[in-house]
Amino acid sequence: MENNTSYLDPKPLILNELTQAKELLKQLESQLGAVSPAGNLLLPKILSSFENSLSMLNGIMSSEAGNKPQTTGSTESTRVVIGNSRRNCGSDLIGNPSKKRKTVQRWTEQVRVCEDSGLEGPLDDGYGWRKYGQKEILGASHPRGYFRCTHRNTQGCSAMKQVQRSDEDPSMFTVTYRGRHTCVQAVHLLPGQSQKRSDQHDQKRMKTQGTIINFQNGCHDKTDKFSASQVVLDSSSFSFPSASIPIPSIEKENNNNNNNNNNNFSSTTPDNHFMGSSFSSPSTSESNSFSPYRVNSSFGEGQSIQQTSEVDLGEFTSEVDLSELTSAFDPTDLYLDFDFLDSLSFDL
DNA sequence: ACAATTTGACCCCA
DNA sequence: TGGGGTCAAATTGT
Repeated sequence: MENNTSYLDPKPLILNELTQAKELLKQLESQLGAVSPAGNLLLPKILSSFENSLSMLNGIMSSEAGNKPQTTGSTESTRVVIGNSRRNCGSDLIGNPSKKRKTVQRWTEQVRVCEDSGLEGPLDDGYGWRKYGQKEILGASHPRGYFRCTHRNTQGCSAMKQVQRSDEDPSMFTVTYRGRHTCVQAVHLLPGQSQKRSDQHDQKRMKTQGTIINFQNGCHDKTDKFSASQVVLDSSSFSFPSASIPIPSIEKENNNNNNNNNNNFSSTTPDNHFMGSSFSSPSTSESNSFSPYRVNSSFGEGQSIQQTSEVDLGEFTSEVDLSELTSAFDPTDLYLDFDFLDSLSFDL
């Protein structure tokens, strides 16, 4: 928190630049969009990305002004980060009869899903998840779902995730990942490779409109986080079942960095999962009040993802705007996005 | 029949 | 002590 604004705060400048870029895009849209189908398709997405990034930046700035913790400008995200503040001092839960919580890497994503798009849940991360619990959370109008890797028993994979629908924006889901995948399915996920894990996956495809990733640093001290570098990405694609958005490529890159306590994240920082070029939803499904887990077919408009992760001291947040989705997508978009991300990384 | 989900109870910890 | 996380039996789905 305090480590990001010790000198000149670049946020106002960033805000200004984003606003300017947004306006220019609007102009471009009006001129190019009229004659180019591609323009009609891409420009709204790009615009949406700018809007999202502006919104996030505003949220960050306002929250800083208010001296309250926040991660992405979303009201939901403030709860997200709570994460490892509590306990996590115990032994490994996996393989240990003790019910003490384990100290695991943890990061959160916020996923926006357009209700009328037919989607019921956040992005699929290509992993198989099995729901093991659901609980009403105090102060939240929607229950939180608890998932663990399908291969927990067979391969001892300790990856878990929690999914909760946002109170204020029902189309937004907060997904918190805990632990990394050690199962074969994770190993087989190649960088940038679309996860064709299952037949169901093929039907769960979507096109993202834009991606905004917020790389934030944090300290164990809850009051000492949110120095961050924010990256704005262009589009990427998803297909998802349950809420999870790992990025296989990143995951592999960081597999050997379990104890990575870097405070400055790059695009490859989030240790374990992070957005892949596409997501497919596994078997998880949510019941009644909150049905984010079972996702079918393609995405509709207005989907976005915000991600916040904590890796020991670090915290990572990103947002992916999935609005204006169309039936097809080009996986290469994602790579462009991340290259873009690398080049745009800056501290907030 | 097997796998996945639901859901109430239990446990841990701030 | 109570909220959050997990367990596990019952239920539901394939």
